[in-house]
Amino acid sequence: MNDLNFLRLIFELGGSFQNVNNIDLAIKANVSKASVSDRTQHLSKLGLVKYKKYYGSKLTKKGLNAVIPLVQQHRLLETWLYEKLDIPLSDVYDKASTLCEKPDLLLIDRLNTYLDYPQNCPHGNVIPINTPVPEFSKYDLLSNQSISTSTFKIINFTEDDNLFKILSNIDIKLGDELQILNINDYDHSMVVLNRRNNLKQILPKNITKMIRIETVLSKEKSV
Amino acid sequence: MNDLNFLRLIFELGGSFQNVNNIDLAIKANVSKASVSDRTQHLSKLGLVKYKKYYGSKLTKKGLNAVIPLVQQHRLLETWLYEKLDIPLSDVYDKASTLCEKPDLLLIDRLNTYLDYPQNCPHGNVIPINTPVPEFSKYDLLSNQSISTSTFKIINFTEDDNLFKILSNIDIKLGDELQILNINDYDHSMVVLNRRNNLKQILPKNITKMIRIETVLSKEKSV
DNA sequence: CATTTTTGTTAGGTACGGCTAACTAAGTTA
DNA sequence: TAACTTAGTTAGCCGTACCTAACAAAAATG
Repeated sequence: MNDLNFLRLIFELGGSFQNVNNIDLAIKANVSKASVSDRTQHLSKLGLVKYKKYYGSKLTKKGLNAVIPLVQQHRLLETWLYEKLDIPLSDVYDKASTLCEKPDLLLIDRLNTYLDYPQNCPHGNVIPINTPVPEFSKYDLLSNQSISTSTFKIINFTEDDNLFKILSNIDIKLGDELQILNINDYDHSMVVLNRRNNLKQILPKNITKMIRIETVLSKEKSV
Repeated sequence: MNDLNFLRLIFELGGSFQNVNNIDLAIKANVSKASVSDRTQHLSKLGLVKYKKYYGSKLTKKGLNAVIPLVQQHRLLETWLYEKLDIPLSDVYDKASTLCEKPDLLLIDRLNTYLDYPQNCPHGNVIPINTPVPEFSKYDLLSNQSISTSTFKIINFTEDDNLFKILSNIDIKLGDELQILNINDYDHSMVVLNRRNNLKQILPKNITKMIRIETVLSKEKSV
């Protein structure tokens, strides 16, 4: 994987506004933690990430400027694959990644014209330049919520085809509203009720960490 | 460049039916002749090309089977870039190449549906599987023709964006009919008359080698 | 047909992007 | 706070994909 695509992974883990740790990057890139350590130190020397040993990586202005067009192209390609070519949602991330070795400004421009300047990719993530990139706090993750009568609306997913394969099997979609019925102390898995189909599901922590939500106040409380 | 894409270059130089020499490959791949020599010997060990030292490379059955989907995907992407995204003809080869790291059968299938099973890419080359790949003899190249009153119709171009940039500047297109008025012994450049616009042009040998034609008998003779 | 030019090969080197194994720092918990 | 777990680093290694320079074979030419 080239440096720019590695920066894209950092971006996808929130590296534009927070430190990203090496283990998460290693999982995302599917390489060893040693490789990640080498890489982040290398990118730091190039001034593309701010990096302090043992404390993770965050994109610099320079790194962000370099990677934004690539993220944009990647998400436009996802939108194209999903909307025009009918590729299943669970496949679009990986396929867009192999198509996305480097950014091409003309291609980005024409994709935008063709797709009519979409604001979000099929996973719910914003397409940069078309839309400003929001800063999410870690409290927006489903994994950080607690039991309540409120519901949590799914506003996006971490870009990961594996996650999508699992979610499509258990019928959880972008926009669904979930209520947390129980949290298992032992492994932090959650029992959630999906308001759309009234199904109860157990979601392990590795899944809840990849779902970003916004709180919807319960009707009882808002009245 | 990965092995499969290197096989694609061999294919594009006619490697499915004739030996391809290392210098042509080196120019096409934009690497040194030493690298090409290493590569062809390596591909030979893998059984993907038939290769005899000093005599060039030809694809084996195995190599052909491996590369056909990649060629198909590449030419479908070219068609998409040209027809749907309005990317200039002179850019589609290189852009399709960077999008085409490896073949993806689902993507190929959906592109075919979307583009309605095109038979030719914008350069005039057939899209394999959609259409059988023809075997051209070297006599189909414009560079191998001689002065006559016959005209030669351009039926395809070697896949090369550089060629296309040059040809678009001098207004020579797929389907044009050329008559050879003169051939310069010294450098084998040709003076041709383009029947479509009645312009005379000098074409150097490196250009005439990249234009494949079919003979159109002159009207005088066919009467 | 001897010479020159073109084409191809070999040897040896570099940079990159990975790896494992051993070790160390930081964080967690009894 | 000592012990343990998790995360991160370092050292040293490997394969790939290139490179240049020197040499060798084949082809073209006077």
